[in-house]
Amino acid sequence: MSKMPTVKDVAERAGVSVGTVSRVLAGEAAVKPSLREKVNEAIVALGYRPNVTARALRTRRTDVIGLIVPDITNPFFAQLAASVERAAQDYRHSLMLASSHDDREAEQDHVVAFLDRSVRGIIAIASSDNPDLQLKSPIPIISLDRRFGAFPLVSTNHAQAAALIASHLFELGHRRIAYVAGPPDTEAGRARRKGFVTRMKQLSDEVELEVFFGKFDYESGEKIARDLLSRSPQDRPTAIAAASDQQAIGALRAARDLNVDVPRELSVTGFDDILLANLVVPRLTTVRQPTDTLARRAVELLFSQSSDIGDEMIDGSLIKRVSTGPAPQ
Amino acid sequence: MSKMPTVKDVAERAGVSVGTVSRVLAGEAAVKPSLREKVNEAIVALGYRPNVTARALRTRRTDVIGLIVPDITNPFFAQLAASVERAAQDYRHSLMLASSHDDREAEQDHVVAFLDRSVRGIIAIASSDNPDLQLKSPIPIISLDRRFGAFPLVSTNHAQAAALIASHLFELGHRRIAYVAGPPDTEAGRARRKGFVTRMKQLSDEVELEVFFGKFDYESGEKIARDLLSRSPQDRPTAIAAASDQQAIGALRAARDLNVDVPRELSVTGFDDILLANLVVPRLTTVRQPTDTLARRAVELLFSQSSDIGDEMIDGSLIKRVSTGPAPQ
DNA sequence: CTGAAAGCGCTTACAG
DNA sequence: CTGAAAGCGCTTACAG
Repeated sequence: MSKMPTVKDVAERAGVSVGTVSRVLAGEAAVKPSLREKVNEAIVALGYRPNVTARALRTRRTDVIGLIVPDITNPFFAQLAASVERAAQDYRHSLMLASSHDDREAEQDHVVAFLDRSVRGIIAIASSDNPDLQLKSPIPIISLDRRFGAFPLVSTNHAQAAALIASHLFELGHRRIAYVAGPPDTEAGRARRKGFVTRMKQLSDEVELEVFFGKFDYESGEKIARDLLSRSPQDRPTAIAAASDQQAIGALRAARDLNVDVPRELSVTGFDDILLANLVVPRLTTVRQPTDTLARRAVELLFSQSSDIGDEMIDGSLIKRVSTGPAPQ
Repeated sequence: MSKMPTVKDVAERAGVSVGTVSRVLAGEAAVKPSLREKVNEAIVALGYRPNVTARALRTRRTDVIGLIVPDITNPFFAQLAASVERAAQDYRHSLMLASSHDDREAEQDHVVAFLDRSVRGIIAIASSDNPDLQLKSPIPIISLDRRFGAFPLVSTNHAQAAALIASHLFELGHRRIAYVAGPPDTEAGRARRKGFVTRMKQLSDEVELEVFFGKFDYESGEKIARDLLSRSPQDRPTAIAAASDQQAIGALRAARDLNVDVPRELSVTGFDDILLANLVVPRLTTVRQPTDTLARRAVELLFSQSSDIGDEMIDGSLIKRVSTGPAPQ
């Protein structure tokens, strides 16, 4: 393979200095049009492509964004990652992806690795709260969905969204309800639970509300629902509200296995609106997180020069499907 | 922020030349132990971390691998991506992720972008066949799961795996079978169909086998199954074998909507064994693709110096669950 | 507006 | 085994 052409080759061919080549590359106005044209011709003639590594060494920045997710296999994070990649593209940036596998140490190692590679900014979906995290970073770091360290967070308004579900269930007449919460060591888990419980209490103090804690995954939902549904019919809840679609889908499976009809005998709700929510049987009533908006905002903040970036919350919206119905008598 | 220390700072503090620092960094044996020690002390004292960009500029290689997927939101690709990331980690490499959204042009743009960033190697899951793709690359490119251009492919032995399903269905007594194929413009789609059909013909020429073509997604499976199941019971197949789990899950949903009992009235099989396959109702009989092995092999090949890299196929394995049963009378 | 030159932080022949 | 020096391909003050 013949060597790639450099600014020097372009300069020679165009009969200008490398400085001038660099200036037209940068799109600087201050270049005489005739020279600019010659340079551009030389660029296409040679098939010149800037060496981004050399550029990065000089400018100390690259056109890549680092994204840390707990687990790309989780459909919600996959959706978020897809949205972040699209948003990054809009800024002509590439995406570096790292999975923490819910391991804090791995999370921090990935930050360091990203810093070493001088990424332009880091977006992190944290595995769990870690307010003590002390991390000096020369580049912006934004938390997405779940707060990383003490960095500014872009997320759905979890409390508001969870309250939507509470109202929906209440209106359907449910008065014996189980809430399957997310891990209490995540802000998202706490905010959703609080939003749900608060709204429910507000609506009436007659509601029997039980709260159970699990992880955000299928298994937690299935297990908790299984326990609940093996109670005698008059003792069990008429609705299970879960803190994630995955938990809700687990609950649906448990109901199926135990021959509990959804939604006739039991209503089930999720949170996230992953693709799957609309595919399971019965289709899941849930709350939609605006992943595209969240992702776009996160990368916008990365590029905003502003020094006082605060948290941003975006409202979720109720998606009524068929896993919820009137409370049984 | 105080400036990051460089080799020069380390050299000064250790009382050696930068060349020597670089040599101990490279782990070269040819450094006097006493000096090596001094250098190492200086490194920790200063908290020195090599500038990977400068290193990349000199050596023309980075420690990142580029991965191109059609859509990270597809659970099978997400699993594959997770496996690739893990394998890359084992080689201390980071992962750059790009989605092609089934767009060939985007696919090629991503390759170019990766090349610009001098990644160490590229792993590509192609959106569709493109044997005419002419692409000069100074770095290794490996196709994973679906062939990209004419680059060597690491994949499951699609034909063998599909034959496993054919045998399973035949043994259960099914003689009226519909095969929902993947896109004929993908090697994977063709190989699976061929493997299935060939084995079935081999088993008996009494089997009524209909083949339908779709995409690999939920919608295709649902639509095709819906058409099939709206026929009169004696005209419809007793088994639907799909070329992907997503298609099969779509088929399951159609069966549910049309009140066709699986597996009593209809057997359904998938392909991939995504996490979801074990979560749907009823749990899906499918064939497992060894994603970890596939991914590991692909990155191994990236690092293998060998110049004659050929295709590699890895066998799949039948996972019997409850979406298949004896053919109805 | 443009050129000549320094310098980003490394690695690696080249001498010795 | 080690040091001095060149050079990877850019960008950007500095002069003019």
